[in-house]
Amino acid sequence: MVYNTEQRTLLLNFLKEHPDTMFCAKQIEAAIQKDCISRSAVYRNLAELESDGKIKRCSKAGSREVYYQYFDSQSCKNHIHLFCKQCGKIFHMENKIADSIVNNVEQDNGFEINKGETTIYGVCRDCNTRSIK
Amino acid sequence: MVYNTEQRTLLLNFLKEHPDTMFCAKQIEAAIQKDCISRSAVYRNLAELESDGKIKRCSKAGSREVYYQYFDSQSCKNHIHLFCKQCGKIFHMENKIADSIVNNVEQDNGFEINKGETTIYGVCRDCNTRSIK
DNA sequence: CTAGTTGCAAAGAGTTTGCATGGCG
DNA sequence: CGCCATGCAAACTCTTTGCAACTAG
Repeated sequence: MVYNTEQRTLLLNFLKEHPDTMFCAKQIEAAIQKDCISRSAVYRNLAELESDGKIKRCSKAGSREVYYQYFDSQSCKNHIHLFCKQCGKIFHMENKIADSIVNNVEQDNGFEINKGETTIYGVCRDCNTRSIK
Repeated sequence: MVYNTEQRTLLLNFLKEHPDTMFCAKQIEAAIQKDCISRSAVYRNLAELESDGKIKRCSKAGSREVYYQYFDSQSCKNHIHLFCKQCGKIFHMENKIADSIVNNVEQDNGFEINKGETTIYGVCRDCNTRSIK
C-alpha cells in the first residue's frame, strides 16, 4: 500500500513538469519550497519513485550529487537521450538514428544498449551558439 | 614545478596499466597498497592529474563515488567509449561507427559530441553471456 | 484504527582542507 | 635550502537511518 501524501505528489509533479532536465535533491527540495517537504522525505520519495521506475537516477560528471529525472518508461524506452553538459537539458534523439546506433554497436562489440537508459553527453545547439556570440 | 614523488608515480602507473577500467579513490588506494599512500594524497593526485588531462573523472549510475580512468588524449580523442555497467570495463567503439554516430547526431540535433569524452552505457558481451548461463 | 510517511537529528560515506613534517630537485 | 607533496585529523557535503509523531485510507 502506498499513500499519496502531499509531499510525494508535489515531488512527482515537479519532475513531471520538467521531463527534460535533471535535478539533484537540493534543487528539488528548493523547488518544492523548503517548508513543504523535509530533506529526508525528498530522498525517501526519490528512492521509492526510482524503484517504481517512474524516475531515473543519474550522475553528472564532476559532481558529487546524484541527479533525478522524470522517466516516462512508455515514451522513453525507444530512444536515446542527449544530455547537454552545459545547461543540463535532455534532448531526444530521433528514433531512426538511435536504432542505427544500437544496431551498429551491438554488431560490432556485442555490447547491449538499453535505449531508454542510454545518454550521450555533449553540448546542445543553444549552448554552442551562445558561446560563439 | 611538479615533483615526481613515489606516490604520484605509483598512482599514475596503476591507472596507465589498466586503461580500460574505472576506479574509485578507494580502489586505487587499495591497489597501491595502503601503507604506500594516504587517502588525501590519492585525492590530491587525482585532482592534479585530471586538471592535466591525464586522467578522466566520471560517475557511475547509482553510486556515490567518483571514478577515474587513465585517459590518453592522443589515442582516445577519436573514439567513443562503451562502459559496461556490470563489470566496469571500458570498450572502444570502432572508429567508423563512432564517426557515423557523431555525424548523425550533429545533423539531427545540432548537438555536439566530443568523441573522446563520450561514453555509452550498457552491458558487454561477457557479462551478457555470463548472466544467461 | 493501523500501516505507511513525515520531520528531526544523528550517523554514514565519500571528498576536501589546514597544518606541521618530510623529501625532491 | 626552498618549495612542493605527504600524512593525519578535522571539516564538509551529500545521503541514509532510527525514532516518535502524524495522517491517508
